[in-house]
Amino acid sequence: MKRVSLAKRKTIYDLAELAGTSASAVSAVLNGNWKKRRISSQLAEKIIRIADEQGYAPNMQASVLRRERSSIIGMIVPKYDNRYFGSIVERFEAMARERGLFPIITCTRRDPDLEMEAARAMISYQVDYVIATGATDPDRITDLCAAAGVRTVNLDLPGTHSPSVISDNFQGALELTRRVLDNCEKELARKAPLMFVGGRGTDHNTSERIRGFRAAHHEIGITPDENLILACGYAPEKAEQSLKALAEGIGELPHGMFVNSTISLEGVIRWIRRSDHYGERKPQIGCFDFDPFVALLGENIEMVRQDVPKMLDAIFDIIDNGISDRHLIEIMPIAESMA
Amino acid sequence: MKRVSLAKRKTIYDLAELAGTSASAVSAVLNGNWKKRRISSQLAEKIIRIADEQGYAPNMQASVLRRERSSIIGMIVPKYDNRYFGSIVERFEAMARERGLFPIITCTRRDPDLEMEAARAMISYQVDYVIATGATDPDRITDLCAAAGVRTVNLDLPGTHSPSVISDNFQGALELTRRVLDNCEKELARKAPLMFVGGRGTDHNTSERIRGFRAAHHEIGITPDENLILACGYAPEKAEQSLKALAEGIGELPHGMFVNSTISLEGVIRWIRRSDHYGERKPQIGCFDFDPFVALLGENIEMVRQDVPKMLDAIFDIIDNGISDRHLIEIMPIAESMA
DNA sequence: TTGAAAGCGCTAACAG
DNA sequence: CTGTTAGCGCTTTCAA
Repeated sequence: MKRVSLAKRKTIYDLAELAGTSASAVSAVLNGNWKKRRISSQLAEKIIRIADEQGYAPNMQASVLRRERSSIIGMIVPKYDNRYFGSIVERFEAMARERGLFPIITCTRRDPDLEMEAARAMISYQVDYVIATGATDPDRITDLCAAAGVRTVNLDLPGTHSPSVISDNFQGALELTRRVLDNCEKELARKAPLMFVGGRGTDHNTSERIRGFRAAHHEIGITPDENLILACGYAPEKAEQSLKALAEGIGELPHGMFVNSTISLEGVIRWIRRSDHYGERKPQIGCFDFDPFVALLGENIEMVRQDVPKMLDAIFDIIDNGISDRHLIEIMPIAESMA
Repeated sequence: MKRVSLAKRKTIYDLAELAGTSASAVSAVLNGNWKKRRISSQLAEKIIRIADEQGYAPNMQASVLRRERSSIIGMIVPKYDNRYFGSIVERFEAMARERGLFPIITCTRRDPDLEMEAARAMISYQVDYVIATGATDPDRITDLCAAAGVRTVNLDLPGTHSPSVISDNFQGALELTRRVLDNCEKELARKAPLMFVGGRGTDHNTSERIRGFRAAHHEIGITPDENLILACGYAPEKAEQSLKALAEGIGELPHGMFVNSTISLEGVIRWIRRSDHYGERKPQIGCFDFDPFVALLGENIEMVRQDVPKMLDAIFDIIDNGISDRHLIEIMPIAESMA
């Protein structure tokens, strides 16, 4: 059964026979290499017409097997559950296709083993490039790929063995913190330190954001309380639990907070609603990430939106130009306030 | 340069030489077919050890070229900008991998031409199956794939030329509408009809939901106003504009509404906030879709969450069992209220 | 201007 | 138990 339908698939030999020419001519025409081979435009047109009529689809496996480069490009991404990674993937796909590259994307759910396995699978499919997005261990991926002659670029989280494009986490956090401190000061009529919630203290982005968070406090001559820096992971539940535990421990929480992602913010808002810790007087919040519904929440929330288009421009700049210096490009995120 | 690194890539012939055996033995061992060939476990272990040492990665393009089936499975998806499609993709990937299938996903942004092109590309990569998710014209995709001997299944939006798995839109909308009507009646102390916002009147899902919407009204002996059914597309701006235009046209809007997706809801909420049409007395809303931030919005919102796990179970049931009846499976979505 | 032919890395039938 | 061999469909010299 299945054999029959597959057996029908036309090859360039079938087309050659129908056109009364050779497979190599068909190949050249269908790849647009026919000026180099100086095939008559008559023959070219005929071949194209026949390919069309026959519903011919090239066999990319055969093509890739024979070729030097596959024109397949892989991307590893941690999650599809937020706007940030969603827009990265969507734009990546479009930009890859614009360049005649075939994108292959794998979601690894922040699991280091899955990341490695995904990279291995991509190598087996002969990808020319791997973009490791938000990878927990980018250098291991780079090394694995390098051993197979596959280049890599890191996105969102930096590595040291290949070029990286990330947000300017320090500067972004600095400015976001300034805005929230400012909002707090206006509301309370005095300077007051904020708390920090969410992210992994071990990852580059979180530690840079904490650095920016501290710097903004120092600028106005106050020092954030180190016990109020809760790098408790990204999951909403973690943020919720941490806040609960902290509130039980120290009583009253600061009136403003820096939240490290929309994912963590989910837990934060839930806790605020459930605990009623703040009563009517909602806290001032700054969120290092953007979501359109957050903008409608009705809390006092400042956001920064990571500049995905610029980041991907930088990624493809590296790819298009074959750059492999292990440098770090930092892209400034964009300020967003509630409407 | 690049040539050098690629030239290094080990093949089964290299491994065979190192192991003092033949390529076919290596192939059999590495594919786990070595019981059928009754290769000594000694040789097998040796081959595996050497493959490991050499960092061998199989060339899937060569393998697929030779094989009958590719074990590659394609999915076409409209957008990555909401939780629903995000979770579909994430789960699809995981389930495909569980089965030893390699998933290839393409985002076509609700563009029919892109959908066809994506299907063509997938055929060229020899996919065994295509899942067309939320496709604007599923049957065209099915026909194109069928001509190449590729099976298809439709997800989220149904087609007539291949099996389809979708939400039970009628029943889901019926129950959602009942809940909102009920909330309205409690608040207003009288029965009052709702309005309907968002979606494409031409697509199956929207028209089924409208049918459910009407049925729920009829149950309690009232008739919804046909002018208040705004199937204005999915984009937030469309919803916002439609509401604005309608409010300008007829003055006061109904106190309750059925919103066809979180994407449309974004525009609805924005309009409610900006126009202040409802003042302090927020309208009762029902949203046919789920987003965790919506659950925190502080409006009176009922939601239904489409049952992605069940839908994908049904999809893989069809695939695993090679079913090709053109039937329609409808999965009941799950009720969600604000916390 | 065109065609013949070799071979990419792998699988599977067949022959030991 | 194991090796030899013939392709899968395509690209790319090379020769005409």
